[in-house]
Order: sequence, then structure tokens, then C-alpha cells
Amino acid sequence: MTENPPGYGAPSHEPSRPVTIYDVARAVGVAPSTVSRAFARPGRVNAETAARIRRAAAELGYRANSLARALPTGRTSMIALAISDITNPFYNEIIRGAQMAATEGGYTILLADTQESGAVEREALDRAMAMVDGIVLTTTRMSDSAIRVMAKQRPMIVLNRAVSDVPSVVTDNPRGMRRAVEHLAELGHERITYAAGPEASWTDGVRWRSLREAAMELELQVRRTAPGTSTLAGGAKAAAEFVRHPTTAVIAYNDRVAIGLMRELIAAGALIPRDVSVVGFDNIFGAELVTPALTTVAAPLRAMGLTAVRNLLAIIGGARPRATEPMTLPSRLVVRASTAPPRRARTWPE
Amino acid sequence: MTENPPGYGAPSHEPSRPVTIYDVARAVGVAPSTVSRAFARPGRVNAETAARIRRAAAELGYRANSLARALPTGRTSMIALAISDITNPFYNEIIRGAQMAATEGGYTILLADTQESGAVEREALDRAMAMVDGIVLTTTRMSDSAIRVMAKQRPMIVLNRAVSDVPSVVTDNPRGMRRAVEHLAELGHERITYAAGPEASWTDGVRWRSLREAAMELELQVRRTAPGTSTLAGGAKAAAEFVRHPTTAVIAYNDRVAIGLMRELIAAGALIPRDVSVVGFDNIFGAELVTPALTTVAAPLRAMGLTAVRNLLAIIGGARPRATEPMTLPSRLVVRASTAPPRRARTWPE
DNA sequence: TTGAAAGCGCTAACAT
DNA sequence: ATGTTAGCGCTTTCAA
Repeated sequence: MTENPPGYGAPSHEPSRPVTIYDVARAVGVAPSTVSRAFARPGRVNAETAARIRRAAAELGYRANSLARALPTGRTSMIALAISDITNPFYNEIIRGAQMAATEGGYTILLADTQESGAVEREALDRAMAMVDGIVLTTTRMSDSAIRVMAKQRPMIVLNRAVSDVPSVVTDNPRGMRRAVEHLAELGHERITYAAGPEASWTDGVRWRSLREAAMELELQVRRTAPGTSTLAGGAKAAAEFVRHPTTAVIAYNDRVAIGLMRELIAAGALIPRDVSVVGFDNIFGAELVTPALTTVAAPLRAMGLTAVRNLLAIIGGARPRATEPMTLPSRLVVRASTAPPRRARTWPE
Repeated sequence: MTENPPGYGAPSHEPSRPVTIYDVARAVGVAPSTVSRAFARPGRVNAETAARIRRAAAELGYRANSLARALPTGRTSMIALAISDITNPFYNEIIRGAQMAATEGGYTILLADTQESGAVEREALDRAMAMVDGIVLTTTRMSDSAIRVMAKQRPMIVLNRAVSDVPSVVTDNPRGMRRAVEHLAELGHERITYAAGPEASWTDGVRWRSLREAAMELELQVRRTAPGTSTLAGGAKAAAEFVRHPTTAVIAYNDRVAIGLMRELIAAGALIPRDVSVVGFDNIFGAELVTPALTTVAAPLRAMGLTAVRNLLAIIGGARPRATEPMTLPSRLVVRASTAPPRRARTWPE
């Protein structure tokens, strides 16, 4: 510190002891506990005294130290947002929604990118867990039981997945899928391929099941590709398999898979939607950018983040969660350019 | 609680008093301070005692309460990531990088979506500020002086912007722009339009200036559109202006603007790159997805997040920041399908 | 309604 | 090398 050059030089972060309730108490001439009460339990203090305290606090620039408050109360006013892959554009709007709800509730968000829950990342999650009043969890890889164990420690809302005994927020996959299938059926498609997502994914399971049911009712044939990753590469892999068992339409696990598949197919010389119609899920940023623009079952991304956090805060606040069934948000089919009536038989190159 | 149904029902979050250093101390038969030292200053304690403490801690399941630690030390082991628009895919990889560096340094990330710094969001930022040991700030709207004020309170690294006296991490915009211009010049373009970004954006200023300089050296003509938002809509607006003063090539403030512009132009009947070549900046997710795939100056997104956080942690750790000039990360030109030699004169529809 | 005092879990002098 | 003793800033009994 001694060698700190005078004048300009690097900015020094003045420790400048922060204003505490003691300072305010002294200024007003009351006991510290009264100041504390004035902020925490305004009802329990004389209105006029409270006013004086507020004024003094404002003048002195008092800001409650939420960490110090957390010690005796055990409430930190922080919640964790555990995301399996922050790189996935799927989460952007969700985060925005979560942030909005957190701010509106006076909460701060702690981010944990669990990167599909590797060992190191698990460490980060644990650190975060220890500091928060609750957690919004989105992950594909963690087992239901592991999640239930975590849910025992802290209030938790699972996003995009149903785990028995843990409250969750999901989109209406069955209806969304139904819409997609109806759309395809109306166009005249009779055979649909499902470009599958990750093996263990809850969402993948629900979507595939919903697809089968819808197809059965509408008397369509369906086929499923081998499970793959929820990435462009996963879509490309699915495309390779699709080419060997072509149909006139494919519904993909999600938009990334759909886009990866389209690109691969197009690279192989296909024309979409002439040769094959493609439907995605989620409506991420990029879905309307690709060519052809992707028809997709849009998830109410921002609302999901909002709902998850609002409910989490309610639970933290003492509400009893109805863990029985997931809160289901409606999704809607956005028809764009990647779907059209089937044209004619086409021989797919190997 | 009394009406909590027995058996299944909602999961209750057992408060279950956590294990403290006192518990460990008692188990081992040493003073609490020794346990504390064993974790904080392992050197200052007998190796064997330390081992016993560690073992007991592990057995009892002791986990240090970082909030309690923060009180006497003033260090919270949290840093804030203040992002102006979490909705922007530009940040995804940056966050991943930041998260990696934070985890590797034992830090937790606190997210503040400042939404271009409205009043409410400012509140969220303030709350976050009060809890962290340092901040990584990315914002377009805040003034330099406002940033400097914030930087006085806490260690800070500014991302993607240079603010005098505040350490920062930026990409090499001049070189990147130079590459882009050279690329265009090599293709034979002689007049370039710059599709501008936000008025007050530091990056926009640098990019435009760099473009002018490069153009001057290479003897090209440049023109700049009116400032706009850094969104697809902003790009569309720029397109409308471009059509009135067409050139054979355009370099956009960033990928979103470039994509918005391309889409608008294509909608108006243009063919890209036949009628106009387009270059973007940043290489966000989506840049390679659009048709034609966007030629862009790729920013080392993940490295930016990593570098920013690593340096922030270094400063927090006591390193003296060289605030004099920004840390500059190299960017590279990714040539894709949106650029080609100019073809012929074309009359642009109004 | 307010004050006094104890303590949340941990660290940091100061002793020993 | 370890134990003792004060706090960090706030909340929360318990008295008054």
C-alpha cells in the first residue's frame, strides 16, 4: 500500500466503515434494537420514532447489511438458479424472468452453471446451496432421488421436469406435442420421426410419449431415433439416422436438435420443407433466424422463470407447496417455414 | 405446520441445526479457534492436529458457513456479474467463462441483470454490490463517471469497454475491424456502410473509428447509418436507411444488427451476398445458423469471461490493477457465406 | 413502546 | 502451537 503512487494511479477501494444501525441509533438517540425493529418490524415501533429513524438512516446513508442479518435469522435473501448449461440459449429468457421475480421479491440471484453436473460443478452448486433460502433447479442429468435429497435441505422448485414430492414448473408438453402432430396431420403427413433428446431426460420422455399417444389417436406412424445430445451435433447425428429411415416429417426433441438436423439434411442436398417438414420445441433465439424458419412449439420461457421464482419465494415465505402435480404453463405452436405438405417420395442418399 | 398431512404430503425443509466449528472442536478436543485456523490458515496449526480436525469435520459433515465468515473478515467469496441484457445471446459464453473462473477460485457468482440500468434494476445491482467482493460490469448505458464511482466502492473489472482508471477487458476491435475491412477490400468492395449500434456505446465508437481508419488506409469509402439499438430491430432499421444509400458491403455493429439487417434486406428482395456483403461482430450463437451464414469478427467470448473474473479475483487478492490500459483479447475473422465479391450495380427498391 | 443483553458462526488479536 | 477473548452487524428474547 505504501507504494501506491499519489495522484492518479490505480483506484483504491476505500474500506470506509459502512454505516451501521449503531450509527443510526446514536444519531437518533435510541437503542440499536429499536433501529433494527424500525426496519424489520415497523409495526412494533412508535410511528414517529420510526419516522425519525428512517430519516436519520437516509441522511447517514445507512444500508442494511444483509449478510449480518442472515446470521441470526438464517434468511439470506438469496436464491440459487442452478442451470445445467448456461451456454444453451434456452435459458436466456428464463433467467430474465427469474431475475424479474427475484428483484420484485427483494431477492438476489446466485447463479450456478452446473454444466450437466460434473464433479467440479457439483462443488459450485454445493457452495451456492449453503448460502441461499431456496433453489430453482434445471438439470437433465441428476437423478430424481438426488433431487429429492437436495429438496430436503432447502425449498426447491424444479423447472422443466416433474419429480414426485418436489414442486415443479413445466410446460404443457402433451398439448404442445398434440398441436404439432395435428399440424403435421393436417398438412397430410402420415409418418413422423421423432429426433430424440438425451437418454435420461424427463422432457424427452414426456415428449416422446405424448407424440406416440397423439399419433395413435390420429392414426399416424411414428419412429424414434436413438437418443442423443441436446445440441446441434445431436441433431446432425439424428439426421444421419433419419436418412436411413426417412419419413416426410420429423419432430425434434428441441430447437437445437431440430436446427442441427435441418442443417445436416440441407447439407446432404435436401430441401426443407419440400423433402421433409421439421418441427422443434421451445422457440429459442435462433429458431426464427434459421432458413427455413423453424416451426416450433414455443415455451413461455420468461413466464417459466417468473413462475418458478415466484412460487419458490412463496414457499420460502411459508406457503405449503402442492408438490403433488407440476404447475403447467401453456405452450403454443408457432408455424413458420419448415413445415409444408409432403410432396413426393424421395430417395435419401446414404 | 400442524396441518401438515402425515405420510407423503409436502416435503418439509428440516432446519436441522448445521454442524459448526464448535461441534468439531468438541469432537476433537481442541478450541474452536483451532478448528477455524485449521481451515483458514492450515500452516498455523500442527499438521497432525489439523488432520484430526479434518477427519472429524468430514465425519460430522461440517461445512463452513461462508456467510458467518464474511462478517468478521468482510470477504464474502461472492462476485457480481452485472449484465445489461441477459437476453442477449452474446453473454452466454461469457457467463460460462466467468463461472469457470469463479469456481476455480472458490467464488460464487451473483447475477444482476441490469436491463440497461433502469431504476428498479439499479436497485438490484445495489443489493448485489453490497454483498460481493468484486464486480464484473458489462453495460452500455452507464456513464463513465458513474462507473468510476462504483469502482471506488468495490474492486471492479469492466467488460467490453474502456473506462479510464478502471481495469477492463476488451477485444481487439481495431484489429478485428481491420481484418474485416481487408477481407472486404480483397473481395473488391470499395464502399462500405457501417450499420451503427447504440449512440452511447463505447464499443460502437471504437468500431466506427477503427473502420474509418482502416478504410482510409485502404482507400475505401465509408458511410455510417444513424445510431440504433443493438437488436434485430435495430438492424432492420439500419436496412431501411441502407436501401436509400446502398453500398456493396456493410459491416454491422454486431451480429444481432447484422442479422436483423440481412433479414430485412432479404425480405425486400435482395440476395446476400450477391447484392450486398454483410459482416457482423461477436460470433454469437445464431451467426452461423442464419442464411447465408454470417461472416463475422469472432470475439473470444468464453475467454473474456474467464479473463475478467481471473483478474478480478487477482485484484481482490491484493494485486494492484494496471488500470492504465485495457486487457485486450484477440479476435478473429470468421469468413462464412455472407460475403462475396461485389457483383453489379443494383437498384434498391424504396 | 423501548432498552438491555445474549448470541448467530466465525475470525483475529492477544495470551499462554 | 494452542487457548482465550472480543467482536463483525444484526435480531431477538426478556425486562422495564
